[in-house]
Amino acid sequence: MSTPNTPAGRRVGRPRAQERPADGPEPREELLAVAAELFTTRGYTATSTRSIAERAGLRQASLYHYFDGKEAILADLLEGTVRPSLELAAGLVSRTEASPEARLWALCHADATLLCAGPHNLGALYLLPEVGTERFADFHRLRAELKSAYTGLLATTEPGAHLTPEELALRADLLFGLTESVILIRRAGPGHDPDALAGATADAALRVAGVPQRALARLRREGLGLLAARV
Amino acid sequence: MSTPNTPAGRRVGRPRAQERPADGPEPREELLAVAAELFTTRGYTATSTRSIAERAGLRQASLYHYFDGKEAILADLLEGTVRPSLELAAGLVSRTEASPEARLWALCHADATLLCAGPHNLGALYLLPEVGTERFADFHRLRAELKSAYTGLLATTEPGAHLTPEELALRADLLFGLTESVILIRRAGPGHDPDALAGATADAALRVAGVPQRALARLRREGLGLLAARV
DNA sequence: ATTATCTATAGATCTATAGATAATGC
DNA sequence: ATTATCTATAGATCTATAGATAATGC
Repeated sequence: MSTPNTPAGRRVGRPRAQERPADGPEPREELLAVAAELFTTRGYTATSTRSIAERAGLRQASLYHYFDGKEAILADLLEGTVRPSLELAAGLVSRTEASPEARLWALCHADATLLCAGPHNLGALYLLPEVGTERFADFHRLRAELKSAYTGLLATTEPGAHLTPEELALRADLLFGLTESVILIRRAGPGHDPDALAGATADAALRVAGVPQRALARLRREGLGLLAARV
Repeated sequence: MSTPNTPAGRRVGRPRAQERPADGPEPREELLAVAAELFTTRGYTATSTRSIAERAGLRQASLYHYFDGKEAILADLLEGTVRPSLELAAGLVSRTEASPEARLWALCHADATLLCAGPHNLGALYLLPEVGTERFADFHRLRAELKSAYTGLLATTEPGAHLTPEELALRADLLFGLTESVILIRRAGPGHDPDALAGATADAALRVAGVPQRALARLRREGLGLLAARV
């Protein structure tokens, strides 16, 4: 119970060349935050390990203590743009008291919010050619799972039930693409209210899914309820 | 009328270090094609002027005879992803014999086709941070004009006429985003039939615009007619 | 004379590793 | 002993410019 004699910031290891306030974030988190900013504002390849490290208060070589290199940082950031939505999707599967349409609305809304509300437009990194590499297999697996969740929900909606498997797959691609298009909208012009944009995107997703206009207001309310009730 | 003594490939200027078949494309076009491939498959910053030049059969320094540098090449490629759609949009304005809905369908279809049918996914370059620069003002102006065309058509559709200006702007962003999301779909998995994807995208756009399901088949036919009748 | 190309190069990077060092922990 | 950091560096780039050169055109 005694307050230890050790001040909060006292740390093992050689001190930094440039001391920093000891109450800051963990170095690993700070490196990720800095990289997120630089990757999205200057570009991935244009960002050097040196610039990341030094903005986080470390020397270039010290970055390798936390990450295998730039690609490992990118992989980490990418996974963060998918994992929360995937967890939500897993939770929604069992919420059978709600209609599939409302659950789809909720998933689109949460996914769009994740993509358009963070401090940086990390979704823009999806398009990097590097991301095609085997190195990012984990990210691709997560993203494929998320798309499955979209497909699964869509298949159980009333309009989705009448589609052939090919139509269903194409329609799911469109839904998923529409949701992710907040990335493009955000890049083209910032200053959208994230909540309004996410709501409009989720509405649009149901329209694309084939839900008739007259059902939208009710489904939106139901969907918002699902999100509010989330742990 | 006499066939000149000069063979087709005989050109002014110092010969290349590595001779090439004389019947190939113009060097400028070849540089653009090579850059398109490298930018989309390896990344913009990761592509050096040397790699572009040498794949086009030139030495690195000779590229500067045709372009001011890498950015000038990028600007050229980007404008090519917008200009044809913009020209189509200009033509559609006067086609008042067709409904605004059908014209919107045609515009979305053509735009999606441009983005998903070329040999490289050039739309992916929209997200490069460099593109935010003043250097690309022309591209942004063209793109803004294209978005105006979407907004203008949407405003004159039956459902669009009932929207407030804010709703209209947001809906247009979604339509534009949905169309461009073929970029994301294409990156996530190639192998979509461009025509099927463009058709599904244009259908989805009308759904997002608020067109009721029962009108879609007719509008699609009308829209296809507009595209077929194009000069 | 004009043109399209070339060679050469200055100056500025960048990544990943080897190995040293200066703290705390026990 | 363990840890987090540091310094130093090899080897490999990359861009833009200066200035030469080898064709054709007149």
